[in-house]
Amino acid sequence: MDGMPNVPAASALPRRDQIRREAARLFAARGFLGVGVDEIGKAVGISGPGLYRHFAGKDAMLADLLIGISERLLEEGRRRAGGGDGPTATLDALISGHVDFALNDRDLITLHDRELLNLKEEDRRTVRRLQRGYVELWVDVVRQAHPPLAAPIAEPVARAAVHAVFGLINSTPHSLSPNPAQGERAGLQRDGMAALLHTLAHGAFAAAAESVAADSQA
Amino acid sequence: MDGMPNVPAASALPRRDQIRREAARLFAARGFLGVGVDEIGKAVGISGPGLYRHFAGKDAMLADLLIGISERLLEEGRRRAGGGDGPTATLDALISGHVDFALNDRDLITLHDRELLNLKEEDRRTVRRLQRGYVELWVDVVRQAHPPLAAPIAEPVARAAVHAVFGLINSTPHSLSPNPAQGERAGLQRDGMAALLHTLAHGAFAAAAESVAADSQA
DNA sequence: TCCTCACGTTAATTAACGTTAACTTACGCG
DNA sequence: CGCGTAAGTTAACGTTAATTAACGTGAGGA
Repeated sequence: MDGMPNVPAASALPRRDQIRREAARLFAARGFLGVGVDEIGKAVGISGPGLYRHFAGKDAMLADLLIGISERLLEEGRRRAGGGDGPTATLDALISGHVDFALNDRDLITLHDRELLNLKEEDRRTVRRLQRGYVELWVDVVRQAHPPLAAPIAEPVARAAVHAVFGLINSTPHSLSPNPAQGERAGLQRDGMAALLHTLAHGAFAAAAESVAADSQA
Repeated sequence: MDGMPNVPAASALPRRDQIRREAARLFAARGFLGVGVDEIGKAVGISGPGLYRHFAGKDAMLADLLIGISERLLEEGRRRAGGGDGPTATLDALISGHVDFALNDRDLITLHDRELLNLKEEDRRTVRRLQRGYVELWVDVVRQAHPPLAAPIAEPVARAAVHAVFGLINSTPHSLSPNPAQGERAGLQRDGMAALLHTLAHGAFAAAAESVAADSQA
């Protein structure tokens, strides 16, 4: 055993990845419980129970998607936080990274905070642990970049602000036009939206810091 | 007919309202499709099909909740927008109103942008029409309060910023501790959270306006 | 050549769920 | 008193959905 002659590792992933992509799209469009396995199968060209050769079940597909996005967010966040630049540049990098996720993996970002309920207890704990680590990363960087938030008293404020900014950035699925194929009608183009989200996030953090600074003067 | 002798109007509503509240709680906790009618029935002390004396079906309950919250948001928004104060004060009032909704009717705010899919076409159109009106209201006020956003070119920016700020404010369900019963552990208290969300929203809009103003200088 | 194993297929199983039917009970009112 | 109706109850129906069983096929490697 262990000769792995078959399945050249370049053909095992595609089908699994194809299922991942279509499942994410369908779950985001109609909800985990609103999509049947037959439908997912049809979207990838096989039918129904054939999916069970690639995933242990429907639950396992959702778990794979949510754990995957959570891991990638945390990993990329850590990579950007370790850049050695100043706190302001680091926060910029974190924001850009999260905005990229929100714009590139819209379906997954949607699922990420919408379908957590439908995970089995163990998987939910895993996702929450990853999310918690990601939030901690942000809280640390935000407090370094905005000194007034570094006060011990301001920790809950920084944490709540981080959650709120996630909500802000993750709102893109609701406001970005679904298919900017050819027209200029409706909404911003991708880069404009990225720049705007970046600006809004920064403005929100700055306002929180100012507000805390003003309070501590009183 | 028409004498309405029975059902003194003070006992017909409570049961219906009780169903509304419990259904909202359960739908928010486990999703519309994840909750069975028996469960809703048990939560209000009757069992299963008894609900059909008060609502035409499970769909009708969700529709009632979503249309209700959308109407109340729009109505209250219009009330606050018509206050006759300056644009800045009006925007403040809109923000405060939405923050109050997010903090007081957490379940409904959650459902509002999570369960739209599970409405029948007609109800979905109704909710979307109300939502659109609410967004328009905000966009107008934001552009008056922040002159750089009043430029025709900046309209999509203002609209996207409004959506993003909704995402920001509506993120509270994720970050507010579920039951601030007695302890001071974890998170901000209600008023602190309200003040913070207000500050963050304002900072985001201000940053958007500044950014647009700087762009038009170039 | 033949064995094996990855990858599918269709049919069967089982459970859950929304809804309807049939029947009961309490009560306001002519 | 006796009727009608609001508000429940339990049992039954029909559908749908996830999962499993049983079976087929085609490509490598010994």
